[in-house]
Amino acid sequence: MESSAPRTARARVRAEMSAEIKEVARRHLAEDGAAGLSLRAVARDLGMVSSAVYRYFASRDELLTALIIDAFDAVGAAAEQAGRRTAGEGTMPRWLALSAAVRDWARRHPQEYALVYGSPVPGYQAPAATIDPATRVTAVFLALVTDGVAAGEIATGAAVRLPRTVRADVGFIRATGAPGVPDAVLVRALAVWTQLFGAISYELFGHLNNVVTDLDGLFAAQMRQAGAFLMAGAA
Amino acid sequence: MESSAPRTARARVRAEMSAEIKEVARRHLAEDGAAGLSLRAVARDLGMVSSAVYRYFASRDELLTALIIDAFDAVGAAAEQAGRRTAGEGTMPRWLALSAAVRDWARRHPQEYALVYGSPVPGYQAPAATIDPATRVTAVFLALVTDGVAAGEIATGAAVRLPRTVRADVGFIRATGAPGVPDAVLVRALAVWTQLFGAISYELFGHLNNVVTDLDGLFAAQMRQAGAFLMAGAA
DNA sequence: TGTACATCAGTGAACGCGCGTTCACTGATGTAC
DNA sequence: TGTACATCAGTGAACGCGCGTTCACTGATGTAC
Repeated sequence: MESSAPRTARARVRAEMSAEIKEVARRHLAEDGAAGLSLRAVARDLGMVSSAVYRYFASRDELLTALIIDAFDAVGAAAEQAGRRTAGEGTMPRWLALSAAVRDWARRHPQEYALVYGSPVPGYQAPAATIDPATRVTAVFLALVTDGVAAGEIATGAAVRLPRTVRADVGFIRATGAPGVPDAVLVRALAVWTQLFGAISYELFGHLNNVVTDLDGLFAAQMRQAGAFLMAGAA
Repeated sequence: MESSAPRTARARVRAEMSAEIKEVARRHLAEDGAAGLSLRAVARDLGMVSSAVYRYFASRDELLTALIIDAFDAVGAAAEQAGRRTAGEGTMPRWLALSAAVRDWARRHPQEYALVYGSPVPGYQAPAATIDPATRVTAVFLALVTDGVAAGEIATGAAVRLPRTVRADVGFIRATGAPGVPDAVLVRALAVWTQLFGAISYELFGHLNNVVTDLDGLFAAQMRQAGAFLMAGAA
């Protein structure tokens, strides 16, 4: 994070230009995907010469990184907003709001979703700076689960039999953002979470074409079911 | 599908050459991804001139299509083999074998998995010829569900409340490969199915790095849970 | 408030590269009689 | 079994293209005194 309020006029213009480059790059992403993202094409669209872009991003990969961070931040913000909107409510409405927010964002920005949750860009190594923004969405989910357990809304259910290694992994997740949530609930939570992204990817990447017509309805039904499963270990 | 046994020697050599091109292309895929797949690079690796490849594939996209079909066929074959191996058994062992087979294949061929279940290749429109091979995996799953219901192993559970449009979609799925399976079970089945691909993608695309260490153990636990949910509407 | 210097944004040309695809061709392999 | 012709695989050169990145430069904007 840089200081949010640029002092000088030059710095302000610079920030605006940076944003504009990313904006155009996002449009290109939407048409040609990450692998087809080209600094030259972006520069062309902005009416500048390609080398000028290097004043703002040191390389193509750095621009890509900026887009990835922005994408994670955007889903994260959407999730957090849904979280705030349903702050006082129960586990189910909170979960439905969160899952819908993630899906809506994904549908509105399919290539950005693909960028962060689809196949990795070949030859690109995500730097450490992308980790923090990536955890924002997950944090909203874990908070919801934690609250649900604390409020007694989420039933623990029968204890699950897990290998020691898996118990350790689950313990790590509990330690990072889900205090007091028992193993059984966390395993269900993980299932529900991967189901969410599985459902979105399945829909967005075209595997439901010619099979399902009411995508909204099916998604809603799936998420209601998933919420019930999360809460009670049953649907 | 072409005739499986090439008559003439020329046809045999041609088929071998075709296979060799795809083999090399698959290797390139594994390194550079679909967007980086280049006819020239493949030709170079085979010691031939780039234009010679056009004797076998009319364009880069046609080669990509062949790879996609092969990939779908490969997961399909792996799934069918798991299905045959567990043919007489119950729903749970069949499901565990199927899900493990799909995951194993995906881990052994990550770029091919990405090619068919990851982000779509920008600018590439999958032709109709890819649809049939794509349904093979799903067919194995639906057979398992159908058998489980017929054998009384899968409980229907409480009837679900679904919009008419979703009921129609579910009815279409039932008609194509799951005769006699009630709505409630089919909706659970869809959830379990998307969870499978969500879990594989999450793992393969790196979202569990630095979070989960025992990927095998977690996957197995998740799939046991998913199987129980499929069978009883609970875990 | 005015001047001298430093910083920075953007230019334009160039580097070396790889790509998909076409085309006229050579020579080997198959087919028909 | 042998010859004449058709088919086909692979060659090599060329087309036009776009890419990332570097570099010496011009001119405008900021900063220090």
